[in-house]
Amino acid sequence: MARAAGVSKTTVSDALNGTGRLPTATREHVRQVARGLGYRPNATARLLRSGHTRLLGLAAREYVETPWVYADLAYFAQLVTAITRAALSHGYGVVLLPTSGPEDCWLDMPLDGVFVIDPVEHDPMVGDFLAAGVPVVADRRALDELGGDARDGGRWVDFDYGKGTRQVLDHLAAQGAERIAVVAGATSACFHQQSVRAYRDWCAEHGREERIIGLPSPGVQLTLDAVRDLFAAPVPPDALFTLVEISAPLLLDAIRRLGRSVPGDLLLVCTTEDPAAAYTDPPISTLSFLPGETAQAAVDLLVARLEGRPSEQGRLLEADLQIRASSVSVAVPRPELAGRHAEL
Amino acid sequence: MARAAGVSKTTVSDALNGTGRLPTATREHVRQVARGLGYRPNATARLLRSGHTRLLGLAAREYVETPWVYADLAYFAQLVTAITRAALSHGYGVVLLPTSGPEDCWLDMPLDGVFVIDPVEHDPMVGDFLAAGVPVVADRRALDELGGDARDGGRWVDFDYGKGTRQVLDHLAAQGAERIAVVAGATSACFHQQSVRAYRDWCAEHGREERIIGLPSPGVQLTLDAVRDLFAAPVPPDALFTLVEISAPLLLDAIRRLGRSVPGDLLLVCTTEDPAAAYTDPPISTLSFLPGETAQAAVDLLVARLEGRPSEQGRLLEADLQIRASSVSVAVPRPELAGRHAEL
DNA sequence: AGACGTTGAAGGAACGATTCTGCAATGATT
DNA sequence: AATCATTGCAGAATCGTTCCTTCAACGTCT
Repeated sequence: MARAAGVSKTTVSDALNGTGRLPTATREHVRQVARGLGYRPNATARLLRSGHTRLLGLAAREYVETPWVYADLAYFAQLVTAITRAALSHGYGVVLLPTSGPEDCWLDMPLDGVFVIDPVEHDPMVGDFLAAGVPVVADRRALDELGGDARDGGRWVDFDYGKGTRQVLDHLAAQGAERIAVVAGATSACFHQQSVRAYRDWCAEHGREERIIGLPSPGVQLTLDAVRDLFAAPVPPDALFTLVEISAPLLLDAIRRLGRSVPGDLLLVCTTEDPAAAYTDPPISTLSFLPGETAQAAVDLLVARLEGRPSEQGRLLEADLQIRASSVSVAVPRPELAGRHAEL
Repeated sequence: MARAAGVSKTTVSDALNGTGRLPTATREHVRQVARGLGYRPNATARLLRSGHTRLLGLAAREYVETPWVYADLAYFAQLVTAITRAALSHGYGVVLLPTSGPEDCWLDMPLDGVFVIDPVEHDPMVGDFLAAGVPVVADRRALDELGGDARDGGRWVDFDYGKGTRQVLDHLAAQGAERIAVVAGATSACFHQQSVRAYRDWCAEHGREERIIGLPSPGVQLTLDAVRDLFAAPVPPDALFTLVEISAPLLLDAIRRLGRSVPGDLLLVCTTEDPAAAYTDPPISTLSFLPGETAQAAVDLLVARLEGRPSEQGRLLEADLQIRASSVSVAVPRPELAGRHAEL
């Protein structure tokens, strides 16, 4: 390239990057030749020189053994999308990371920083990256588990999961529910652990019986089976709160097939990011963990850290409970809610 | 690091990589020191040296103006997941690429190869990468649009979309449908264009009236509106084939609310990857474009190209039509189909 | 004892850019 | 006319590896 333009590589670099003291004529000439040759400076070489890659890793850890399950879960899919979008807007690319594989294999990727979504307990990935000096955004627990030694690079984004759960339970209780059942995930993710604990505590406080089913992995059949089991009890629940993602319209339909009407016989709240929940009849109340806002916070925190700008150590977000007709007791009808979308 | 172990950098490199002629003692000593220091060879530097990055780009182009919509569409989410998984199993990482932004910005990423999913017409991305010598997997049309000049790096994975559509239409006709309506996407993606063309041709061949609604963008409300419009006709359709993703259970419910029973009044086939479709009552017939197989083929082709192994230029796949009760005429009952899953 | 193969490890040249330093040529100033 | 700042560009160092070459030390064989 330098030879082709009859100049030194210094001049080529200066011309293309707008640096140095070059007369416009030379600059243009070099650019012309570069265009003609289809020349592009080698990306890897400039990375080495510049010291950073503008690449951010992303790993969803919840079901570590199954590599990359996130597709089945609208929450993960939306989170990945939102993180990608936010990162790109800051000029960073996103690399999808392996969650298993040869020890430390993730450290061989040229990353400036990493997002670890739903880390497992004592997640080695978080520690590895931090030890290697790569800034990480994870949840607060994952950072706290580490010694204070190399935590400087850690930032966290968290929800008060317990609060979200209590909010739902209080709402259902206010609507007259007495036997609130829960379908939860049975993994070490903060979300599941805190939610289940909150449910247990709430039941204890309110003198309610626990009705809980823990699913070790997601899946339509498993979830539907769990729901059926719940209704097989001698005295079935009068409210259901799902903490695992499932197609909300399908769940509604399945409940009907079990002979219960919603919200007449059963109040229903689903944790889901599926927009379809708002369009059923009755529309389904949802608890959302706002993947968009989570992503924005995570990216802001990580990018600020990378670019040396000051920022908080972490951000605590609030889950969003959308109350719709499915969890509003027919004894206390609220027409303005019950009707929304239900006519299609 | 070399100083810390009291050896030269050559020895460090050899010890850590298992190359060179080193006695086990030295090798172990160096490794020990490296472990102690938490030393890891710089990823970027080895990339530069080795000449490849083991990083593959991935861009979903269908709705180019909206960056990274794929989350809403189960197909894209599953495809991205499957590609990531397959790539990782070959030792490649996946980078999510921007679809818009400063011209050529994607060329500044250190990629060995690229997947372009649903390229738009005359997609500049495909041409840019190929011109830069970066192998690409896209669909066949995107490659054919380019001159034969720099197409060596191009590989394709395609479906015979027309065939899938005809298969569905033939099936519906065989079940007695006479007025088959279609909800399709209105973009330049091969999938939509070929499917719509096939529908038109089929209607012409069979002397049927076209009933088609084209949606320029995805979205629950838009899709439901389209369905309602279809039924507002004086003589409503007796079969519906959706080519855009929508929550299948929700659609089924919405149709019922419009006063039609499935499959009694209306036969229904949905193009979707949502597993929930199999669990409704009646279970919904689906046309799947097999994201798992597509991903496997794409990754195989690209990796073979990158590693200099011989391979075909492309792979043609077949869509998978799962016939379930929703599209089986009640006049010709097939109990073994109608019952599947329907009891939950 | 000298020639020779083997082993162990160091030295240095890539990889392909960026960037610091330096040196002619030019023009302005005294 | 001599001095000096400025301009325009080339040379070389650098980033942190890998890999090719070299070379000393050592033991073995003739």
